[in-house]
Amino acid sequence: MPELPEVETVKRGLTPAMEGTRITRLELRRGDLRFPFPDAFADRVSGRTIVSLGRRAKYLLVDLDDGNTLISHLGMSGSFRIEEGRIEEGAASGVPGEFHHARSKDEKHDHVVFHLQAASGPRRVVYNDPRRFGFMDMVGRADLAAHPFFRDLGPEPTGNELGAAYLAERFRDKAQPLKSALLDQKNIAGLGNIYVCEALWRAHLSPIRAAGTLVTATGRPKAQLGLLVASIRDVIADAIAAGGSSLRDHIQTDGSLGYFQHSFSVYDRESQACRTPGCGGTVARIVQAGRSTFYCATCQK
DNA sequence: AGAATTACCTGGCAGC
DNA sequence: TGCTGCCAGGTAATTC
Repeated sequence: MPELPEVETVKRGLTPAMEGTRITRLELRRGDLRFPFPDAFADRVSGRTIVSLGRRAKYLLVDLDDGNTLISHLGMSGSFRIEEGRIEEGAASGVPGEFHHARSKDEKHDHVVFHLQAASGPRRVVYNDPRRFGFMDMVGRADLAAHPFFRDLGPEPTGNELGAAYLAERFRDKAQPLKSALLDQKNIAGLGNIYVCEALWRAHLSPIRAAGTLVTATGRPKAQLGLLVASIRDVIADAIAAGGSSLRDHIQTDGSLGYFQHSFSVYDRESQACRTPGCGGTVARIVQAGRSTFYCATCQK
């Protein structure tokens, strides 16, 4: 499921295929994803040139040459696919310059198609989303930070803004479990169920533990909070690195960019041995706020 | 106000 | 075999 590292990987994979190209047409194959598309979406995007791609939290950002930014969220099943067009040679069926590409099996969930004009010829970037939890919107670049999706987002886990002192301020006196506090995008942007479990495991902290217990009575971060921050940074950096290394293979096979399987230390490892050296515990699965949490009660306190 | 719960959606899989 | 029902998860809306 796309969390921050997966979205970052998608951004990096799409950048060479999209940046600098002209969107000859934005094709919407239905009126909505999770939410309706913005008014006149296709008309406003068609004809524009893509200036650059970016990311904030789990949102993919496509900067257009008219000052607008197209916002795309992959939900949990969204993915992009790159299809290079070919000009059919010497065939009556082929209109010169027209896009020809083998149809994919799963095309009933191809909801949005970016028809691009690249230097090498026609190209399509196809957004596929079986569960339609994803959504798209568009906003002027200057208004991006004030957009409801972004207004309340906390800092990126990869940036300098996230530190023990910052989290101490956010967690102070909070009885909320660490799992919920880390999942809250207002505290840190971009963490999802998987990487919260992984970060807590790395920091040897229990997901059930109250967030406020990592802060001293005077509001200063305890050492464990510093370890948690380091664990979050590390797990995200490692996942991005793993995504980058799998990116090449991923595009080569079928052009898709999206959710790919990493190897996890605790997530989805119920009843299996804890991987903390010398721990000897067993990974448990509990439900918090309606979501699965995986952790080791032996080494996570 | 802030926290917890539910809705949204469909593919995949366990169980009968 | 074919059906039912449940589970996955990010965010918004709703409820507490």
